[in-house]
Amino acid sequence: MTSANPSYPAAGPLADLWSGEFAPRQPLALVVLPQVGFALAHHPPASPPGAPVTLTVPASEPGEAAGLLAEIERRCAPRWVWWSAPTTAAVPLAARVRLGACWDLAAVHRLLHGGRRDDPAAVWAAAAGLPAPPPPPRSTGIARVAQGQLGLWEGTGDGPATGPRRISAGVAADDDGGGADAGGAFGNGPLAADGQLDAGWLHRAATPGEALRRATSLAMLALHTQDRQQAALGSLPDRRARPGRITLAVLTARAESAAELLVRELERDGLPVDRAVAETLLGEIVGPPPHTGADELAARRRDAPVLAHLRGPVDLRNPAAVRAALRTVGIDVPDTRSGRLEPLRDAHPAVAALLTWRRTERIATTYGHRWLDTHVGPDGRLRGAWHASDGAAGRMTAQAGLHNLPADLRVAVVAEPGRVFVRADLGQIEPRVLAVVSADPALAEATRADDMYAPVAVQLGRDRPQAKIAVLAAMYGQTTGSAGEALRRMRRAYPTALAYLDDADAAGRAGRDLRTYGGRRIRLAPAPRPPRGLTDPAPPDEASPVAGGIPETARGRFARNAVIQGPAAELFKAWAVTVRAELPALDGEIVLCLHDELLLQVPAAHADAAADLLHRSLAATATYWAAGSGVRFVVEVSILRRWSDAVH
DNA sequence: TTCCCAACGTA
DNA sequence: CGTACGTTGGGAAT
Repeated sequence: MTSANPSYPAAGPLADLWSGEFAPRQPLALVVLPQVGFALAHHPPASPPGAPVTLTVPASEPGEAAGLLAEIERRCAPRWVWWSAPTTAAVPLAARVRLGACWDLAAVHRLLHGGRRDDPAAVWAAAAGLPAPPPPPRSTGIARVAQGQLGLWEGTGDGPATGPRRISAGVAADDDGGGADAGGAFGNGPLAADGQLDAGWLHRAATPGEALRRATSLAMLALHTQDRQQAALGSLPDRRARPGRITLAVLTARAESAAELLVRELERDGLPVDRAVAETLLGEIVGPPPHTGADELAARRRDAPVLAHLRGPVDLRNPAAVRAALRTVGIDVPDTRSGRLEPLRDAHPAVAALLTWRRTERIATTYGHRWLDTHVGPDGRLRGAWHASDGAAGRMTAQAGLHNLPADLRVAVVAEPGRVFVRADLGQIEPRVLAVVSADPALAEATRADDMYAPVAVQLGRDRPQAKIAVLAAMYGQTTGSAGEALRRMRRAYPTALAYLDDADAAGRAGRDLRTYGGRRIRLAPAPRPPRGLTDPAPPDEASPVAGGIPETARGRFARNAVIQGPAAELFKAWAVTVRAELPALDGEIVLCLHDELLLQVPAAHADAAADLLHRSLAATATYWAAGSGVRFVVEVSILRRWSDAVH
């Protein structure tokens, strides 16, 4: 706790907050102005509708702000509502203050509406039923953050950064008074005449005090936006719905919001890597780290064994040149991929030499000494940027090689002294997810087995490998006809599951948008062009990833995959954030998320408790996520000193 | 400088 | 069987 003033909570503005009115997990909107303070808005159950209560809390030191937020977290346990985690949660994250439950308006907006854009103006417009506003101008660095996001205020107190600017019909009043508008009682300060959110309004405040007052308007607007998002999610179809049961889409929104916090923690804390082990390993594979230009040239001598088998100088890094060179020695291939060349390994010594060279070169260029220096900090943590929901299906993504680290390098991922890894891997998550989302009773029955391909094989009258291929062919759309008969039997044995997949396929071909089981919108229709501002050079490409020249069959496979991969990602994240919530009690942390695998680091003494937590969390998550489906999920948990000890 | 491709790593 | 994503070097387009 870094709060400088222990007497503060007893009096002052926050005293109202813990006077007994605040129910746990009640929404509490937060807008943070670093170096200034923060603004809060909440809606006491007793107060009349549309009359939120706001507070401003001055705190010039980030540590003081973080301490106060920690105190609110401890005493009120709210559901924090913010426009976006990267900006708003930066202060508590830097102070290692853990906030539990949140509602990330940007993340929920992407869930509800798809697409990539999630700046406050776009989020508000969608929640208010307004047309999408013109995209913020493209810029870079700090300017980009300040333009697109609320919660950063960089004013110095000696005047507005840009002069006060009237927008539209001059309704961007600086006070909180004003007439009715699309939003209701929160005042029209940040809203223009057309109801759109003016994202620059906060930053144009003349003084820190004025900025803090404006922040309360944005906190009220956040609260209102949350309300609308929750209503929209609550009205989505939910097969599990029962009176009094929260709909899955709302639960997904909560999990996706928490996942945004989780990835900020992953970025902050990184993955433990033993640098000495990594350097030794790299030395064996690619040689010593290059310190000089001469060393770089020496590295190119790795080419020699391959070139010895070919005529003349060949640029091995240029696939076209490699293909041409191979043709001169009698190897004629349409491309030079390893899968293509592997069968020809013995046809000419150049092929084997090339394949060996490729493997080494991959390590040297992508995961070599430079990668180590760039991404592993002095504290032995590998750090990269994360997205909590990315791409078509809303999977987590990570940079710096965190998601595509070659298996050979995993020996260098070593738990720190006194601590161990606890690794958990969801088994056969995709076919199990298919059983849930399609509500196929026969497939659900198969999930009762630890290895569900075994009962499927019995059902199909085929062996296990054939059964597995049939399931995968159904889920992802086969193009080569090797699974024909097995697939026909699959269709007869599991008609409900196959119909679900066929529907998705048809939607993909027709360009109809889909929703995942958890409510995420998958854009398949060509996006309408956003209104173009007069000065905007070109709007960023917001077209759906599968629009345009991609053939129908590919769009069908894409959609087929998205309705499985998407819900699998939603289940995974719901599980992960449940684990996260309980880990502080064990002094543990999540250090890696890998689509169906969680890697924890915990004190050795708590390893068994962490393993138990992973099992219990999955059971708890599946209970609501797969309610009524009869589908069983399985997780394999192991306790390890190094990641490579994992059984695969 | 920006964008696309080929190739290959992970799930 | 297929899908997803990140990273690299090379080359073409700008």
